Amino acid sequence: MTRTMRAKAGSDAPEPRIRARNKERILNAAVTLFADKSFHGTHVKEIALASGLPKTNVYYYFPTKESIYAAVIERLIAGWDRAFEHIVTEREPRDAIAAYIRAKLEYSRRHAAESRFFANEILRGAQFLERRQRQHIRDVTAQRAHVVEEWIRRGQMAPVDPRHFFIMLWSATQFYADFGALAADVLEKRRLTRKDFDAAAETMTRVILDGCCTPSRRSR
Amino acid sequence: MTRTMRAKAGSDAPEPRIRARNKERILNAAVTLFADKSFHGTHVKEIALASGLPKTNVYYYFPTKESIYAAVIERLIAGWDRAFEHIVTEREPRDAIAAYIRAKLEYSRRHAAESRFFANEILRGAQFLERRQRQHIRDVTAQRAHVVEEWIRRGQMAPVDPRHFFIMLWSATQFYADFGALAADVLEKRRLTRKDFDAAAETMTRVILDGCCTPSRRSR
DNA sequence: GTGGAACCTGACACGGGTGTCAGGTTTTCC
DNA sequence: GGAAAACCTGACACCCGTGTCAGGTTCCAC
Repeated sequence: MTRTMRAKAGSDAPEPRIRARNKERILNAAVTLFADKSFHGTHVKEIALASGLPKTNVYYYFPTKESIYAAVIERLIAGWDRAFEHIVTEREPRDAIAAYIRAKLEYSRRHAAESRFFANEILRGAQFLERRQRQHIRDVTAQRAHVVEEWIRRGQMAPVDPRHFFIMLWSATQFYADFGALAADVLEKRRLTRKDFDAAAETMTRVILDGCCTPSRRSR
Repeated sequence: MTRTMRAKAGSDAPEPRIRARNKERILNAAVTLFADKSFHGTHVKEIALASGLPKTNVYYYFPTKESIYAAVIERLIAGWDRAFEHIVTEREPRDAIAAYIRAKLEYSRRHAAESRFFANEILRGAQFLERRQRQHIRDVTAQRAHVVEEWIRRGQMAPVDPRHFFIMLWSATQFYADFGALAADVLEKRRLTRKDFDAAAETMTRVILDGCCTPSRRSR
């Protein structure tokens, strides 16, 4: 108990090295396992094995399996914001959105486990996401939605619902990491390569940008 | 053992009524539970409870929990084809794709549990999908990809990779059913209504169709 | 209405997963 | 270099989920 308080209260004192290193190891192992086999399909013994620590040692740092899961989520939420950095009024929508697509795809390619973990949590109805975490997601999205609205107001973009538009971007970019098994099947590949991700970016950019960023046309 | 053979061998004799009814109940209960809580998170006892049958009775029809899971998959795969029915060379791409989006969204709205179950299976790397089932998905997709290629050849559609294009359509339409929790959060709603699905269809159709179905433009 | 197949069920064996505990070892800081 | 805190660990208790079994009931065809 005392150690937990110490670690959490540490507004000035940094987290002890060993502690930080081991928690890091555990979390890294856990995110992959949870992504592959879900919460109930993953056993603490496996997490321990994958992080090179005895099971009891894992319990020294985390009181329950659930607390490991929660810690993984906490770490991921922090990354949510970064994806949106490109969406700013100063940029042209075409450039900004293209950059967003590339960045998002690249991120989910390189952090496939994290991506799948998160997707799975949402799929389950976001049961573990805390109220404040959901609020955070809402806030960040709303903020960027205003940017899109501004673009539309200025006539730089076709009038689409910004939230649905974001959802569309998110789903398309997530897909290749989350549903890699299916995507590979459909593309008749054994595994997805960097080239496949590039082709995906190309298709997406073409379809989405040419679809909503040419204000002069109103073909419907 | 004999009963299983009887039921499977029945090329002429139909499956006995009680058997058919009970298996149906079990499968219906199972798909929702598996979707909500994953394979390992779902207990046979719960499936039994949800289908109004004692647990032992469930085991009378299915030898293992895994066999229930496999049966659910088998039932779902059959539905894969139907979504693609709209994609035929005879139609104009614009109409066909719009119809596909509407049909797919409507289906995932009404069968959210099935949809989430399937998404989760893919997320896990499609570990339970049999070889022939994966082959089936590949075949059906390849067939419809040819339709798109034909449209492109005729100049009715912008030159995009048909498989990536399908993936984009699939991910966008799936999203609202699979990630309903997040979508509702982002849209600041408690639950997604029919109207939200309509708005989603509107946004998607607008972005995708105006993006790739106007052959005269080549703005890049 | 009777025999056999199909159907149903409570009780229970068994394995394995979570989390504990008591007692060790290492690190850290004076 | 010595004490206290942090760190580590094997053994084990306990629960609960899967799947079995033996014996009962209902259905159906003749």
